[in-house]
Amino acid sequence: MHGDLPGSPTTWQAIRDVMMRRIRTRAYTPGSLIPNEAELAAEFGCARATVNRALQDLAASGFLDRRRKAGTRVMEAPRRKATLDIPLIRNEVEARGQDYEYRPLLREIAPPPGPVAARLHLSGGETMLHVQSLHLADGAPHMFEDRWIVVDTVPAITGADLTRLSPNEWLVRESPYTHGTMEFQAVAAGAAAGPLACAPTDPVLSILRITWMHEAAITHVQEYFTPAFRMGLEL
Amino acid sequence: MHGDLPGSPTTWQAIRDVMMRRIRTRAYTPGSLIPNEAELAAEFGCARATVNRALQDLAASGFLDRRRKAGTRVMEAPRRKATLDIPLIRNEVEARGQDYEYRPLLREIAPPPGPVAARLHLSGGETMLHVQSLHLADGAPHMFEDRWIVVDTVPAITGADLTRLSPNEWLVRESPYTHGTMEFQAVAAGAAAGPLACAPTDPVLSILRITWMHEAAITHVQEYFTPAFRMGLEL
DNA sequence: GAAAATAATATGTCTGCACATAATATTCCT
DNA sequence: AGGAATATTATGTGCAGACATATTATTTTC
Repeated sequence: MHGDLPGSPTTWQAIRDVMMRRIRTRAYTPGSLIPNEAELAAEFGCARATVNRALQDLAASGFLDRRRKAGTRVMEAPRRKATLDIPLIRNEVEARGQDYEYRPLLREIAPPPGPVAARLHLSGGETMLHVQSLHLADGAPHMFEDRWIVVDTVPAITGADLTRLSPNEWLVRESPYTHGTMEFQAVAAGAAAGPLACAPTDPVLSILRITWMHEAAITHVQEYFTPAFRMGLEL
Repeated sequence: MHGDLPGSPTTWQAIRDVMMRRIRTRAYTPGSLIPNEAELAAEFGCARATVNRALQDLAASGFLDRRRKAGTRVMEAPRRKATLDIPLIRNEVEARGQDYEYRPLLREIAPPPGPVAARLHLSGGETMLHVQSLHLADGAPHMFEDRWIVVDTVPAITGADLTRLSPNEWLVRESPYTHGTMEFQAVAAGAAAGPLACAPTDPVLSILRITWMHEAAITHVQEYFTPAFRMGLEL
């Protein structure tokens, strides 16, 4: 039951990779106990701490379930975690080798509409900055953004020059957030049809994002992507 | 510059949390260098290895950028990684406290249509198992699934009883995969309208998933969620 | 026989030390 | 001055040992 590591260096990453392969190839079957740290350390010829580091990494990624005394077992249904990174639109577009352009469409101070106020836990009487803008890739509409920003939480936003920098880029730089939520859904383009240059009934991918600084809401953005857009990720 | 840890235990997680707070509150500003490991270890009154473990974790999460000799700096634009976990539909439905039901609609052996063959790098002459099924939550249609399985890669699938177990659950249990891709898009319900009990023109969220065992394709699934469905995640 | 105390076990983590590695700064030579 | 060799520095990682902690198994007690 040896022969897995010819002359390999015993780094914790190497051990993690070997263990990962054993899980994927079902040398260790889902739900089963794997050898304990001491045994693996003996097998790999390294210290227990090294094995520990490797197994912790796999547990953090959701492939192993570890409990003291109970031992380490392979997750039954590997809670597949896809790490979806949310780049700035600019970076996303430029990463594809396309030209990025940002075009502000609207900027006004207004009270929030009911649904927005509700989701941000606001009374509705607050002063908010309402911004609509279009992001283009190689000159073609790529994403239309409808954003509400809570001025009380981010007072500096009123003085920001949003004619060249998108509000998202400004917020990322200037305003940290403690947590947030995101929702994907498919909707008819509706009011976004104009900016996106598509039919109002075309299905478009929409992302609703809300961020918070502790209990204070920062912003509420609804993004509408062009109909052809697909958001891809690796497993 | 002290007073951050009153009588706290110096575990690497505690240190990570303190550092995370400093990053979020901009005590350490984006792009700036943070104190080196030895200095932090002195501040927290612990060993350098403990600080190292904490900083490694933050670097893995994308908040810090570490380079030998150059030191550790706060990431400019924290490449926000949302961890989207992809549960089995059954678990997802049951987690919401709803009743889950699976209903097989079609099962046939057939050659793959052009687009499917192309995405799976097949010639088109292969034997494939084609399965369509509906997943229900509290009796209402929740997701319609159109799946093609490469029989050569997973021969055992032909003998599987897919009348009660969904092909996804069977594959998760019986067939490991090395990698895969996933794509979100908004489409008109079209042929999925019947099973989902909606209009063919209704926009629905669709996920295309393809998994591989090394170079051999395993399966190609197109999932169509009910129009009201929103896929939510935390930031 | 059931409940409580005790032991055993596997993981969790810290420490102090050593050496490796990458990147930068400095010195030295021509 | 220019370039090569060398030193310095911060992180990366390993090791052995120790103790902490959670959980299960066993034994004792009533």
